[in-house]
Amino acid sequence: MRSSRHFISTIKEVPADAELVSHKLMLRAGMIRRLAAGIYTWMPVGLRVVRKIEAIVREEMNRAGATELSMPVVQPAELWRESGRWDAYGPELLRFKDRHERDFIIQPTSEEVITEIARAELRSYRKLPVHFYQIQTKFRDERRPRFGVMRGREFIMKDGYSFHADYESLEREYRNMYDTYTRIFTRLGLKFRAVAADTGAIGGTGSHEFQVLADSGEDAIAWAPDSDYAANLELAEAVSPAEKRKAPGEAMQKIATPGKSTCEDVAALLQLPLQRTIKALAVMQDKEFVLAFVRGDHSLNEIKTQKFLGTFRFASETEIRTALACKPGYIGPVGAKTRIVADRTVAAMADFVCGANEEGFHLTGVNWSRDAGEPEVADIRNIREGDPSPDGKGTLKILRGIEVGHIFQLRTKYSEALKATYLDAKGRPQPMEMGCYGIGITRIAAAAIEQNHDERGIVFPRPIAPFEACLVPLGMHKNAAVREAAEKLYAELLAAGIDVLLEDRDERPGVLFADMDLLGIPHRLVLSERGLAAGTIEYKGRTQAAAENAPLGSTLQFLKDKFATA
RNA sequence: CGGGGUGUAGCGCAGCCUGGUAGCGCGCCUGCUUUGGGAGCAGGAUGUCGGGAGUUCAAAUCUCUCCACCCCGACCA
Repeated sequence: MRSSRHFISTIKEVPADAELVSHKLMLRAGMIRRLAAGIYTWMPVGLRVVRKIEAIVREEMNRAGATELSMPVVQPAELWRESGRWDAYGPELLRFKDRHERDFIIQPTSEEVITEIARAELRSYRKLPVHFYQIQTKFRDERRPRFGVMRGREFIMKDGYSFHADYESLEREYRNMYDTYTRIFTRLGLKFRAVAADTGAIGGTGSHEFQVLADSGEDAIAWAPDSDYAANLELAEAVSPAEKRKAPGEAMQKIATPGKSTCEDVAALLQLPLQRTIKALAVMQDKEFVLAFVRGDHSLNEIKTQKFLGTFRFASETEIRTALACKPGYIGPVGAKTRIVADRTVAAMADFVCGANEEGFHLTGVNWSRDAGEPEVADIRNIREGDPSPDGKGTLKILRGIEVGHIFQLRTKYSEALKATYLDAKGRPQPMEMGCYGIGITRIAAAAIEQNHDERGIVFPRPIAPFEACLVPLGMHKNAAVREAAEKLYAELLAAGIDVLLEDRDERPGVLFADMDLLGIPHRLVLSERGLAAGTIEYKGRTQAAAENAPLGSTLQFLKDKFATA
């Protein structure tokens, strides 16, 4: 490809609303242009990246035995009513009517359609298992699209669905996909972790997320360097402290703490470590007021709390005053005639500090049982770096990640709702076991940049770079010898199957270098009059500090050797 | 949806408080020079000041309203 023909459109300044580095760089590199909130045009350079990601995903999915098909983006409402998701999905589901006033949706995923296919086509156990997948445009009307294509409303996803006669078969395919995803993200050249995940709204029994590691990632991952434990923070278990609760050692005392409504303030005032305080979270579960406690330096995990309590919301100030006759900031378990839930760590504490349920006062030397009864105990806090690993091997570290893949064991949720049954060997109808497997294609492009960039621009891994190499001839529009040598080498590289960009724009060298760096092209060759005279060509890897010279005659082999190491 | 903010040239912004000839940088066009890290000089083009209504002799500026977008909060690839 010649840059003069490929529409390279880089810019120095970016719209002020771009937050993430990847968003800024994608705009600057001319990969994407925004059309509306969360909706982007993929410009030629960006589309090349997307296509390369798709190709790798497709190749590995096919290798793993899955079959590609393509389902409609526009789907009739009836199917969605049948599965219950017409009502359950909420405003994220984009709905509209056709000219006959019939309801339609734009697919956010395709469980309904694929299950429709399955129930029509997979009538016998002899046809199972099957794994269908597609690479398709999705639309989710996000409450808040942001970060460019990282969290767009329209995006491209690989979604796969597998159908099985029994659970053993589903488990086998699930492991197959776990391995396939691992291969895909390895081939894409990304640093990632597979982590145990919550099954969330989609339901089912087993689930793993594939997270691309990046400091700006929205998800937190707990992982144990000493073992293979890795889980999304929302799921990671905070184990009970090794030490049992000590016997009370202090008498309970009421201390005036005017104006000190946070654990930090109270600990500072009393000159006690924050770990001696406990923090009260007032929540409403249905109509019931519940007090939840975590240690002063810990934070509440809402997912775990929801699993224990059921759906809840934080109580309003009015509700807190009604239940405890006290303003928030001074509430505690002592004397509270409400349901009380303590985190495992809190339950093992003795002689702690908490609110006195009286404005301007806290209590010290408080002990469960003696002063405040025995609380219900549950794991309701977020783990922190340094906490023991749930598998007992070493301690946990926290990493940040971007979710780019997710695999689920759906079991029979959709097959039962949509009556997708097959006939077993005895001729009896059975619901199919299902798995589903997603990869965010366009999000990978953003995540790769988020993980790999420097002050000059993008640093693409070679498998997904818009071009794997570029050839920059200096002064080719003035110097016939340089031009001829460049054209000859360009043709040679193309013939050898190298995806090379010939930088043939009539621009100053500085402009060309800056653009090639910004676009993140991993390998750069520079052909100049000087080098031509000496019989050399200059090479520089994108992350290399200084350039090096190579003999002009063996450029192809030299480049191939560089590919082999990067 | 709730809370905060912004809409002025293709992009980034100033001007608005205190009403009176619409500006700066980048980019774009022309010419000359320059040519190994986003060039220099000279000249040039480009605006329904987000839309509508109102106040006023006069509105980018004040008021109302609608729209769009962005940022902070309750789970997604």
